[in-house]
Amino acid sequence: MDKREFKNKAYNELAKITKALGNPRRMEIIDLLAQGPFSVEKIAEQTSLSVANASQHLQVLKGARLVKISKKGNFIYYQLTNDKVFKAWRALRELGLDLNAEAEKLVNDFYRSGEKMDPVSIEELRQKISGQNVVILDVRPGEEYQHGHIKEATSIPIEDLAERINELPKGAEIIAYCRGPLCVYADEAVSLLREKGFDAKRLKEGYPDWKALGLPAE
Amino acid sequence: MDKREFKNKAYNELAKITKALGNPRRMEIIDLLAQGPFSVEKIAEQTSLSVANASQHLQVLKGARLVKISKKGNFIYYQLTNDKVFKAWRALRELGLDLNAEAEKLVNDFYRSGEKMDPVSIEELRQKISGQNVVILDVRPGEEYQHGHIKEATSIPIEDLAERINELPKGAEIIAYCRGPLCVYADEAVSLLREKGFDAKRLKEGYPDWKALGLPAE
DNA sequence: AGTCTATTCAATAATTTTATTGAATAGTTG
DNA sequence: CAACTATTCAATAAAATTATTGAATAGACT
Repeated sequence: MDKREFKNKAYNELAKITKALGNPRRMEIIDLLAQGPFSVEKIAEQTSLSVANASQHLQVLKGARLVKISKKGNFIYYQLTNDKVFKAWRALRELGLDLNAEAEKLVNDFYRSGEKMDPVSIEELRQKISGQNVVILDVRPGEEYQHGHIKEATSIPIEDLAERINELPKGAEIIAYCRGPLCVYADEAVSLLREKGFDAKRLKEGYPDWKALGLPAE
Repeated sequence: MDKREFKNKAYNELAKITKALGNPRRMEIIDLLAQGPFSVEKIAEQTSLSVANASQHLQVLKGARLVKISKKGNFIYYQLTNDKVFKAWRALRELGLDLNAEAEKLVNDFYRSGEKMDPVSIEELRQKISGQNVVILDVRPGEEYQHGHIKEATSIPIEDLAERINELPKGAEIIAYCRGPLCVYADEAVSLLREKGFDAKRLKEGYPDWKALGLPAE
């Protein structure tokens, strides 16, 4: 094997993995799977894909070894192979938001429709925790909360927030979080909370980012 | 704009960037540009592409804002937009080497057949520097060395190594490095050095990795 | 101005990727 | 065993990507 042949093989391998990531639907699937394992049907539902199409995308991801499966009853659950997959995805996400003014503007426009949302960074949240009285609010679906969440976070899925909103204290500062910077559940929560007179902000990042930093989780 | 529309736009933007990275030739170009700026012709030469083809790939990278240009005389020099590009590339590289560990091992065993190469990690090199007598050998082309190199490294491009090998001390341990883990210059250097009776190993990573860690460079 | 040259563009054909549709599979449940 | 169901497969057509070729451009020199 000569030098060029070796290089071709090496870069082809890397490109195969990157190509598997380089599709909007599959990016969204990775983002979702960072929360924990999901069945094909759930994945299809969450990403607005047909089941067959979701399955095909999952085959591509599996072929690139980015995801692995486990079976339970009649279901097949997909999950990320390891946390390096999330780290690579996060690096691309950061790069994307950094490079692409358009994407960033898009996110901000969405966030700021109405009032200023002032997302709080993970570092800021950590400081808030150690000082003032803060409620950390997880607004993801219940199963995702159960699969792992920020330590001492309260779970009220965004769907139930309207009717359960009086479980939250008016005095405290409420920091809502969800799946990640591209997830809008936390924005919806902040909107609703502020309408009802709460002091609320969203966490800019999501639970997987918190966990990847090795911060306290449950 | 509804939720789904927002998600589509956001993930499309990210996928556009990832797609631009997800091609073997462009991966190699990014790896090369991590060393510093290069003209189109040089890039084509180093990656065994036709000039027109290299140019097209560079247009794709430029369209995704992964690279930027600067003009000097008749030449256009391409370079990475910022070091987040390198970091994302590195995350993908690590992921790739991790997911393909076994296949990669086979490739390496085949290519580096014969003796054990025992690549040294950056951390190990740092420890070696503070203690024993070690020569750090940069075997990349001269221009790349001049554009930035590990502090106190000696430059002998791989092309000149055979005839300049006696400039190196027999007593010291020689650590050769080049562009990165996928670059074979350092392997060739170690092979040659060991043949001539030197105590030589390669650095697993390359100069860009060293620099990205904020370690002493010149 | 005219020449030179590094780079880009445009046209192409071959290949790959994608979403859709409907059928097939495999494993569980009654 | 039969019925059920979550998932995958297979076939298709539309769209995108790729390398090649040769021409065009634009900027720097004489």
